[in-house]
Amino acid sequence: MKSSPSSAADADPGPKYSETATRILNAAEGLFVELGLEATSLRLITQKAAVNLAAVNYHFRSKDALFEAVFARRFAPWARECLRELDALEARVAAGKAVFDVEAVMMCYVRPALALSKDPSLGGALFVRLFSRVLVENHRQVRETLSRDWGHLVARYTVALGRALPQLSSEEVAWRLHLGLSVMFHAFAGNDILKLFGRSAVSARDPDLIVKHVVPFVVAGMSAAPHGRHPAA
Amino acid sequence: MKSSPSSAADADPGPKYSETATRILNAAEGLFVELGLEATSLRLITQKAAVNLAAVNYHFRSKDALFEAVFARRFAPWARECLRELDALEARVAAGKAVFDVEAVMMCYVRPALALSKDPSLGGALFVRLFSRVLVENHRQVRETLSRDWGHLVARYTVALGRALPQLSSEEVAWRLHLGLSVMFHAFAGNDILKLFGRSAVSARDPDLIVKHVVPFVVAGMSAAPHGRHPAA
DNA sequence: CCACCACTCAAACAACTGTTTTAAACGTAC
DNA sequence: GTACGTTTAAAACAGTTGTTTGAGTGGTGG
Repeated sequence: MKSSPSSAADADPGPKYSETATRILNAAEGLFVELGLEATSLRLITQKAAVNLAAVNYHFRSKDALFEAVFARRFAPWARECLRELDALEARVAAGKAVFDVEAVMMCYVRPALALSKDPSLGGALFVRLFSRVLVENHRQVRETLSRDWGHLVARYTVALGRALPQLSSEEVAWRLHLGLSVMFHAFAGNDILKLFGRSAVSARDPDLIVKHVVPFVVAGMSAAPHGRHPAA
Repeated sequence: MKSSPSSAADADPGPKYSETATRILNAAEGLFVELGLEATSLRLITQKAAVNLAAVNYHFRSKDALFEAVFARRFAPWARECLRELDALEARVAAGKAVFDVEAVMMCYVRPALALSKDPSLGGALFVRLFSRVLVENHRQVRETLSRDWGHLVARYTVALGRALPQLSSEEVAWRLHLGLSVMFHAFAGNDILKLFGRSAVSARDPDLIVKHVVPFVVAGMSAAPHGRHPAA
């Protein structure tokens, strides 16, 4: 386990940040999530972090680079965790101790996301919402930076899901993964299409509750029969 | 049909806008979707609309009010369409010509969304993406303005879905609706969690293709057995 | 003591923001 | 023609934005 060569579990611990740089990152993280990239000024960040304005341009080059650093700090370890889960599942299957079913594959995504949401430092929960924002307002910088890592992750999930759903075409598998990941992502991010406007009975903030409701939904959706059951009206 | 009193199909055609006001609305719509609210300056809007800068503050009071107008112009007729679909389904059920199944209820949402996506003026497709943005970056103004109408819509869908899924508790129905609407919304908006970073086989821009893949997924997810099939590992 | 280092500080920079103002053009009714 | 309300034009408003500057801090090794 320790010496698996091509695994990503043991790689680069990421850059270490100084005391004030970390304070900037933490403050910026919360504000970026709350207000968005454009709406958060450097002065707001430095004020919340209790550091000097010029510090952000000293430690990070620019505001955009700061945003990238905020994102990368959380994304890298999370992606590693996802890959570790997939490796573990493959190992269990190879050992005959498990099979590739949809729920097993999806739990390789849910568990890291759940861990993020329960991160006691709250940084993880903020990151999920930040990622969700990045998804709809697509900043070129982040997209370029992370296309590699995220593309790799998606490829791994695709083959795993394809093995769990051998009756589906690869195009259909890609669609199912797309839909499933999207609903889980926004669920964990707390983007309540119901709650945002007008109140609803659903209080989607307890991570365990999210999992309990979202996993059956996603597993059933992914396992649905291929389209075209009846010609429709 | 024409004289149904409490239906929303026949209500308020909305404000009429002058020539230049319409040009401003159209230009702003595209830019708000592309860049977001904060990142779009009035000068960019007026330049794209080929009108004077002061025109936007003359026709609309402020930038925020403009945004609200942009949103409301598309939202109101779309919400009316959704209510009309629900009314029509209820009427067919009452006449014994149809039953409340999950697919029928969801099609009451899909058809208006599909119509938006196929709007030849492209404004509809832009609105779906705009709504998706509003959902994650939540602007208080829009939230306050639309909480009434959207809340009403959600309530209608909830009771309809509840009739289609009588075996589920009302809390579970709310969750299923939340998840289903969310995945459909982001699918129509083209928020490709797969495609955004790194390319994917899925080209999620053809509205009919979206429906073909997303409806079976959502119907299956909503119809899933209540959670707790097996104690899990 | 000095030089060097990573770092912080307050101040200033030019550019851009939403909004307002003032002046001019427009078509229409008297 | 002249007066009118409506719409547009360009300029100016005060405030904020990201970024840079240059002096100054405290600590470490020679």
